[in-house]
Amino acid sequence: MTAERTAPERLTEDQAAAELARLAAAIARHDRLYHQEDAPEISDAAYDALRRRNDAIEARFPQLVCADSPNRRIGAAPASGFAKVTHRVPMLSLDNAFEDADVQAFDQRVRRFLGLGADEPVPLVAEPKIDGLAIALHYEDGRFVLGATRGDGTTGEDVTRNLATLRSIPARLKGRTPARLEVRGEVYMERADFLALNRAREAADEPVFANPRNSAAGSLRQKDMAVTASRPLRFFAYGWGDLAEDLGPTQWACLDRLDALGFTTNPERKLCAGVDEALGLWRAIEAKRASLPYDIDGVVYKVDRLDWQARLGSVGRVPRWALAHKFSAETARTTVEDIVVQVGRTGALTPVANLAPVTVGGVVVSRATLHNEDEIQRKDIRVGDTVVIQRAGDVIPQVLAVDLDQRPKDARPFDVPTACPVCGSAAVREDGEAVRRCTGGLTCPAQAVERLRHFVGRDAFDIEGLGEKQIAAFFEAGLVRAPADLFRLEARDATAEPRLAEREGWGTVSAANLFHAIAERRRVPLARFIHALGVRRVGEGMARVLARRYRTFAAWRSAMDAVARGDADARADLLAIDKVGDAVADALAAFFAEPHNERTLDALAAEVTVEDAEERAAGTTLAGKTVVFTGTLERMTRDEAKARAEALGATVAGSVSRKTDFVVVGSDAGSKAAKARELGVTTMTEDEWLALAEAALGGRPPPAGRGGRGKWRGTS
DNA sequence: TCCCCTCGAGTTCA
DNA sequence: CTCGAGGGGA
Repeated sequence: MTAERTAPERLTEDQAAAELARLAAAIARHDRLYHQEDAPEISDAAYDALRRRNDAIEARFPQLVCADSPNRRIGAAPASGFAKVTHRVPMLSLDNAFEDADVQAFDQRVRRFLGLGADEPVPLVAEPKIDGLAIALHYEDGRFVLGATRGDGTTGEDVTRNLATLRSIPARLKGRTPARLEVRGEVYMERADFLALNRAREAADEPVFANPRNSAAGSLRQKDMAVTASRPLRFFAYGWGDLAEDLGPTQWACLDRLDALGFTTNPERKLCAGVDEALGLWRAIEAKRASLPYDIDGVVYKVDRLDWQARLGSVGRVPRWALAHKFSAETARTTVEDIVVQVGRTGALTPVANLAPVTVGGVVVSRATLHNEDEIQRKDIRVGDTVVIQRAGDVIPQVLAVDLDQRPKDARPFDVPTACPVCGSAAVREDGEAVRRCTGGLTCPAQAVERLRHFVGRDAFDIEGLGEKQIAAFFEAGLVRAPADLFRLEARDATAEPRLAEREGWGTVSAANLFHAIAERRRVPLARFIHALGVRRVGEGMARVLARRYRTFAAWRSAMDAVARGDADARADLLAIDKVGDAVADALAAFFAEPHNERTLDALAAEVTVEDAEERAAGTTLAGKTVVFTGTLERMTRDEAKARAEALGATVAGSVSRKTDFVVVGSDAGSKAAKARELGVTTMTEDEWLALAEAALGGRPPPAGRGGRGKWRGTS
C-alpha cells in the first residue's frame, strides 16, 4: 500500500514529510496551470482533495509545515498576478474611539493643537464607516486609469480591471475635471446581495462567504474580471489622495464635488457644527444600523476645514484630523482551557490563555494574551473559568471579564512562574515593573531565537523567507546562533553536510532564494541596523533619532562605547537628544558594556555595510539644525511649531545645550532663554523664526513623507 | 511633582 | 490593538 492512501494519523514522520513535499509540488503546479496558464489539468474537486490531504497531514505533523507549504505560499505571495502599486500619498488608518469621552478628547486635542478657544466649535463631517475594503482610484484627464487596494497603506495591489466593472466607479468623470485626481473610498457589498450570492453558491455546491466584507474582498481579487463583474459590488467615495488641484476648501465641499464628478458619497453624511451634534448623529446612525442596507462598524468624523486638516497633519500612520467612533464590539463566551507562559525577546514572560475555540466577529479565536500577572489577578482569571471575550478594535482577542457564577470548583488559579519555562533560569520581577523576566539572557534559547527573529524582521533587516520556524530550526541545528551567522550561511553551506537544500522543508530553489534575500541586505541604513540589534528601549523611532544624531555607524559606536565606559561628556551628549532620557541611556550603556554584544557588533561589522544616515529634508537651510522652543508662542502652538521645524529637517530639542543652533523665545520665557544667553546660543523671536522657516521652505510645499519618486513603482 | 503623550514590546488570526 | 513606562511640558 502506498503512503498516499494511508490516513494521516498512521503515517510515519518520514512518510508524511515525503508526501507533503510531493503535495506541495503538485499543488504549486496546478496553481500555475490554473492561474497563469488558464489550462487546468484536474477538476476543482480533485484539486480540493489535494489541498485537504495536505492540510490533514499538516494538522497531524505541525512540525513539518515548511516554508513552501501551499498554505503559506498563498498568504505570502498573493501571487495570483496582481501588480503592486505604491501609494504616492500613504493610505492612513484612523484613530479609534469607543466612548463619547474619547470623542470629546479628540475635539479637545484638535482645539488645543489649533490654539482655538473653548467656545469656538470645530465643525465636523460625520458619515458611517463602511465595513468594506479601502480603495484608491486614479483618474487622469477625467479617465479612470488605475485602481488599487489599500494593502499595508504604502503598497497595494493593482485591481484596475476588476474595479472597472463596478457601476458606481465612473470610467469617465462628469463636468470640468482636474488633470489628475485620486479618489479614495470603500468597496462593499450590500447585505441582501451578499445573502443572495451565498444562496447561489450554496446551490452550486461552492463554499459560502463568511460575511459581506469577505465576500467583497474575494470578489475583487478575482483573476477573471468577468467573475467580478457578476458580483454586486458597490463603491462609496469618502476622500482623496494625490491631487492636481484642490477640490474645495472644506471636506464637505469636496464630497459635494465628488458627487458632481459622478461618484456616490454616503447619503447619511452630515456636516455637524460641533462635537455634540456629531455625537448625536452617531446615536442616530447606531439606531438605524440594522436598517441600513450595508454593514457598518462605526461613524467617521473629519475636521471640515481643509486648512485645519493640513495644520493638524498626522502622527505616524494616523491623521490628527479624523477619528473613527466605533460601535461596541461583539462579545462571546468561552472557557479557559489553560494558561501558558511565553518568553519574549527581552525575556518578558507573558501569560496567554488557551481558549475553547469560539467565533467572535466572524473569526474563530482560540488564544488571548493576558498581558501580565497583575492583569490576571485583577480580573481573577483561572483555568476552567468561563470568560467573556471580544476582539479589541475588531482584531486582537481580549478577555473582558470572568463569569464567576460559572466557575467550577476545581478552577485553578494561575501559578506565577519563578523560573523561565524554557531555560529554567530564575524569573524575576523588578521593583515597580509589571513584567516578570527570564534572567537567562542569551543563554535562554527562547530569548536568543526571539532576538534573531527581531533582527530579520520587517522593521529591521527585513530578510524574506525567514520566519519563526526557519529561525528556530537554524538555531536548533547550530547554523545560526548570532545575527552575523546569517551572512556566513551561504559560504558555510558550500561545504556543509547536509547542504541546506537537503534539509527538511528546503529545496534548491528556496535555499537559493534565501541566500539571495540575505545578500540583498548586506547594505543597511544605520537606523535599521540600530533597531535590529534589539537594545532594550530602542525601537524603530528611537533608532531613527539616534541615527539622525550620530550619522555614521563608527560615530555611534564609539559614542556608545564611551557612554558604557562612564564618559560623562558622551553621556551628556546622548541625553541632550530630544526623547533620550536616563532609561534609554542606561539601556544603551548596559548593551555596550556587555562583551558579548561587542563581539556581535564586530562580527556584524565585518559582514555588512552600514549606510550613513541621510540628512533629512536636505537642501533647506534648517536641515540638521537643532532648535529649542521656549516660552509661550503666539502664532502657533508648540506641537505645530515642532512639526513644522521637523518637516524642514531640523531637530527639535527639549533643552538648551552647546549643540543647540537656535532658541526661539516666546513670551514669558524662563530658564532656557537665560541658559541660551549664558552659552552664547543664537536666540530669536517667534516672528524671526517664522520668517526663517518661510525662507527655508523656498515657497515649496513641505516635503511629503519618504516613498516613491516617480510614478507607481511596479515591483514584483 | 504630576499629567499627558508617545513609544516600545507584547500579542491574534487571516 | 493594548498596556506600561519614559520623556518632557506645566
